[in-house]
Amino acid sequence: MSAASRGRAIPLAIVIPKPVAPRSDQEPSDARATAASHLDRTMLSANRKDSVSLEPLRLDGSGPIWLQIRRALSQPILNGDWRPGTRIPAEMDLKAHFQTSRMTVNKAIQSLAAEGLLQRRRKVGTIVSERAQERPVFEIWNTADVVARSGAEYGYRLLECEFVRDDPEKRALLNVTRSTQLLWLRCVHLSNGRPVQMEERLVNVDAAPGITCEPLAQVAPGPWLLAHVPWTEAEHTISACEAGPLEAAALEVRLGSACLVVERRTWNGDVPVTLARLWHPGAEHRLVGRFEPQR
Amino acid sequence: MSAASRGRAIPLAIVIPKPVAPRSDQEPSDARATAASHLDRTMLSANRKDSVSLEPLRLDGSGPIWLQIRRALSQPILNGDWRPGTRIPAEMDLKAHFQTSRMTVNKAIQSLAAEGLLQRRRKVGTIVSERAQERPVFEIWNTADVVARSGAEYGYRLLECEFVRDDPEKRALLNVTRSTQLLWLRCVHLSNGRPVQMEERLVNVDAAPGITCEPLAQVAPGPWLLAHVPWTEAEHTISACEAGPLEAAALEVRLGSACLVVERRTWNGDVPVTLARLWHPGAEHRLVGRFEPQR
DNA sequence: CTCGCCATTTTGGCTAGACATAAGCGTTCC
DNA sequence: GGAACGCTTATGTCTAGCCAAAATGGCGAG
Repeated sequence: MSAASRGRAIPLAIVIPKPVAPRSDQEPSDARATAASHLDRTMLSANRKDSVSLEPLRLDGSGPIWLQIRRALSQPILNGDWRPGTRIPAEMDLKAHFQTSRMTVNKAIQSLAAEGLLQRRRKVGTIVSERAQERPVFEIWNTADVVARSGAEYGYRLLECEFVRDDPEKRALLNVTRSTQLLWLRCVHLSNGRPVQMEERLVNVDAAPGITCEPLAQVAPGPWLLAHVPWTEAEHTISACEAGPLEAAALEVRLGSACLVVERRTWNGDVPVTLARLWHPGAEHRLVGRFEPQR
Repeated sequence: MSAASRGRAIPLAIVIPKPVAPRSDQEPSDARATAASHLDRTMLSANRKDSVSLEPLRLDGSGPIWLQIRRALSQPILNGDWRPGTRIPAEMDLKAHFQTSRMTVNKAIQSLAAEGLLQRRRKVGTIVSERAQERPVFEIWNTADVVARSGAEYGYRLLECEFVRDDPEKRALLNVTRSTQLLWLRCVHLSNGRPVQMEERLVNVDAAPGITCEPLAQVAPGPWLLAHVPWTEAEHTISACEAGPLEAAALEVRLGSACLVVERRTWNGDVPVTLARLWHPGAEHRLVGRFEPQR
């Protein structure tokens, strides 16, 4: 994961319909189980013996110490080494391990807790929260990851890709005034072969030098951009639209059926980088977010 | 605003179509103006003389000092006394004013900055960010507020309201197993007389004692519940659905047209409080969120 | 007049403590 | 056996300072 791909808390996760073979040991049809806090609460006492070793935790030496600690802790959480319910080392242990002060460790942990990756309770400790992995806290929603997490096989197909220069309408969409070159493309993302997302995208070639249609035949534009282009700001807009002919064909849905459309604009400083319009078959796909009151 | 209505960062704001008479002095049709940072950046130097008085800032004596400071600061921001671009007092001034340490002030300001209400820059200071007011950071989205902020006149109409007891389907929706009494209702929210949201709601009467249909004829269920019932957890689900006969009639849209549906579940501890399904005319209404990478 | 440098201001980060609070857990005393 | 008590532990909050980094604004040299 590149540094540029880390983003601040988005308490919204896209949920994709269950794959053919769901994960085994799970209570079925308990609607309340979709909410985190109760499970976590019981887990706090149940699993408190699950501790982890401090050994592999290393600072990477770049940036403030508290952000380094934050990364060191978030890594095993996000890649699944620390299962939900796992108790992480106590502040005092981390302080000793990293040779820093407790306040610095505290800041790192608090920030992760604020984003919902961790849950803290006095005397008990800090545990990895349920669905910590489901939260795309650090990444800009990456469809491949979302599909993979749902247990399905990810697929990708580039439908159209071309450079455009003299298209005032598209330039206006990205709000680039000078006649900069733009890349325009359409692609679909598949889950077990079924289309789950159609992506229309406009890329400012000036901001993303080196982009061409060739690599995009293999790798989706999202990951490519994340790996090659830094960003400082993003904006998401969610709306409901009816599927036109193009969308209906790509998503294999009925013409005019309701679609959930996420529009994502990204900037690097003041220069627009890309505009992506992501179409999802309406009722099946949902965006879910959880939160608590500020005490 | 009751204490129970404060929620943690939801970087998503619902945007309602512009009212008939938009606010006066505003550049029209500048697409880039929909993104915050550029404007704020120029504003940082332009308006830095705009300082505010420390005088009215008071601690309310309840809870940790940093949360008291947080409230003291967020109040004038959210109610509009401090316009976007306003420079708030420096940490050292606040420290002196509140007779506390700089770290405590810092924690309060940092938490507000993390949620996007404030923007900080070294040497320059801390300013109220553009669209700080548009962000429903503290409140559960309250339609009346959203409409009012857009400059339109808010209206409300209760369509249906009744107590239900023996309806397994509705009980399953709220996931209440025992035969607790439920209140079921439908209502519409209007902006300048035009429907902007149809609300279907199920309330657990055990969790919201005293609720009846009478007050709800005047005051919308959202505000009523916020004022009378505490909550500890909420979940939002967003999807796109086609308008059925009921929705089409209430929203005055064509049958089958795409609607943006926000489903909100609320719990108080482990007991489900309410389930609201909020229908918006699809393409006009959007949910917008902005964020930055974690450095 | 312009350029570059430096002082000042404000936030960013960090430290090493302190006491408070919640909660688990064991002990003691009925 | 069970209730009450208190010890221990981990986090929550707070303090009073330190130096660093960024950016502004002014000053002085060319």
